[in-house]
Amino acid sequence: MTTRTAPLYLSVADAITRSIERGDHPVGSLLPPETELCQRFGVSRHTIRAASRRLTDLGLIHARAGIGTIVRASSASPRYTASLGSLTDLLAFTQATRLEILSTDDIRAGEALAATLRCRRGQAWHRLRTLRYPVDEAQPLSHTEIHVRPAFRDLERHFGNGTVTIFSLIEQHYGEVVAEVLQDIGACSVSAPIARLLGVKPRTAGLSVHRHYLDARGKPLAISLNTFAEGRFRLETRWRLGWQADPLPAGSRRKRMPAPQR
Amino acid sequence: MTTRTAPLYLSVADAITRSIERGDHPVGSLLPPETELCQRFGVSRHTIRAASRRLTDLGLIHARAGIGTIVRASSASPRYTASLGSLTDLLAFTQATRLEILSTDDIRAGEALAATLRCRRGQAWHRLRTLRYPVDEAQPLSHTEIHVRPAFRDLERHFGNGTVTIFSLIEQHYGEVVAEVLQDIGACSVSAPIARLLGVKPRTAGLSVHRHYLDARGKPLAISLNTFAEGRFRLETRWRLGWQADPLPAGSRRKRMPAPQR
DNA sequence: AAGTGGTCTAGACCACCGA
DNA sequence: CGGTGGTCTAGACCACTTA
Repeated sequence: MTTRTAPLYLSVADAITRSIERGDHPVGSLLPPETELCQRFGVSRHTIRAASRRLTDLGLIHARAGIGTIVRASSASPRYTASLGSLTDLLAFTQATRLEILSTDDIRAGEALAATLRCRRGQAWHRLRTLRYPVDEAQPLSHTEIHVRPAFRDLERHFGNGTVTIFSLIEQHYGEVVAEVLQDIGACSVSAPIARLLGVKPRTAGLSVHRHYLDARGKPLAISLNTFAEGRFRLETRWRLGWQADPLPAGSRRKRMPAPQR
Repeated sequence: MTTRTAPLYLSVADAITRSIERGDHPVGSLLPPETELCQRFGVSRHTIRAASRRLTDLGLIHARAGIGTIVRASSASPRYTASLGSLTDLLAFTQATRLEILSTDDIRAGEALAATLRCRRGQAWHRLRTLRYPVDEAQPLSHTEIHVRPAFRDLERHFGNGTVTIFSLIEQHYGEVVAEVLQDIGACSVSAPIARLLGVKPRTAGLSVHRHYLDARGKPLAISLNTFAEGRFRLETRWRLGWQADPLPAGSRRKRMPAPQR
């Protein structure tokens, strides 16, 4: 246990945390100015700022120059988070794959498709029907129907025969960045036409994975509807306990992100 | 456009980042001591430490008192992370559910089960066969086979008739904390006995979700094997782009370079 | 014992915000 | 304008690791 005396700034952070939890500083209100906290705790401003940084990391407060320090939450609660090195990891392919385009067309979303894609009825999409194969295998891994913005229509010209993903092509050739991915997983029966393409019997069990690739404003860049045959694919996610803050909702100005420049 | 000059510590952080990316400091090697960096950049130690904190947040370095600052990665790459407020969110139940215990027994893992549970053959487990129902519905949501450590055998005594989860009972009554959850998803055909319990026809499509609940040392507390009938369940995950560091694996000591470069 | 990062003080100037 | 948090300096002591 805590035999060692904790650093001063942690004690201060703890005291402020308890003060917030007790309700002394309701959510939305301002914490006392740092100079006042210095006097109250009898420590230097540096120590107060170290404590403040900790509370910021915990998601309890949000300091803003010229305004003050706003209380964001009344208690620090543990969170489980999962992390991916890249979007390719989301696909969870243990080996390299290649994408084969079966056909492309321009469509407008009918009622059913609009519900699946979560868009308006009549929304225009450029659709690519594809099969994904493990490299060096004749048996496809999945049937994937990709819907992209009409503006990305000439995307397929950039498909090599290599191991590519849609989102990487969009990021490379259109300067868009995938800021968010919404993934939706369910079970499905593989329909007859898709079963034929996948080389399985109709009505066998399949994994249905929908992925919405969104830009920074939350607008969809591409939406893929994947169907995996039973046994050819498992999706693994590792959730770790931590105390990282919930990200601020988009639109609220965050600290300057100094241009990841790459 | 950037008329504004960036803060000093960010410039320093950028310079060190480029230096690492250039290969001046290979992964595993030590960065120069902070005092030396002060001289090199002509700034105070506080500024160096602010830069160092940024690189730590980006996952590039790992500073350890008495040792030095170890380079963890050669480039800051964006990461996609998903976050949960609680483990219950992992279950993604939009409504409250109740758990019905069908039977319990003590078993030892055979070959097949050991592979599924990722444990040794012959490993002892206490098994609970259960059905999960949405509150106020007669149709079960899923068939769930829960394997817990034999030490948790009298767990079922604590089951109320309420809306409980296994891990919350373990956390409450045995003082263990779920530090990590490994979730594995695939498609499956629903076997005849389970189909009967779920009220669907045998061999229809189902969603197979395995969850390993691990303690802080990575030892399994409980492992649940869930089978959801088609259409009764979808699992949604939202991944956001960020620059947070990959968490260090639990208990890992960073290895030293044979020839530490300095 | 020497050197590392971790903590802390006292003081200063700045950009930003609201009145 | 006055007050806020953001940044920066110069100096100090500590706990820790390695030898």
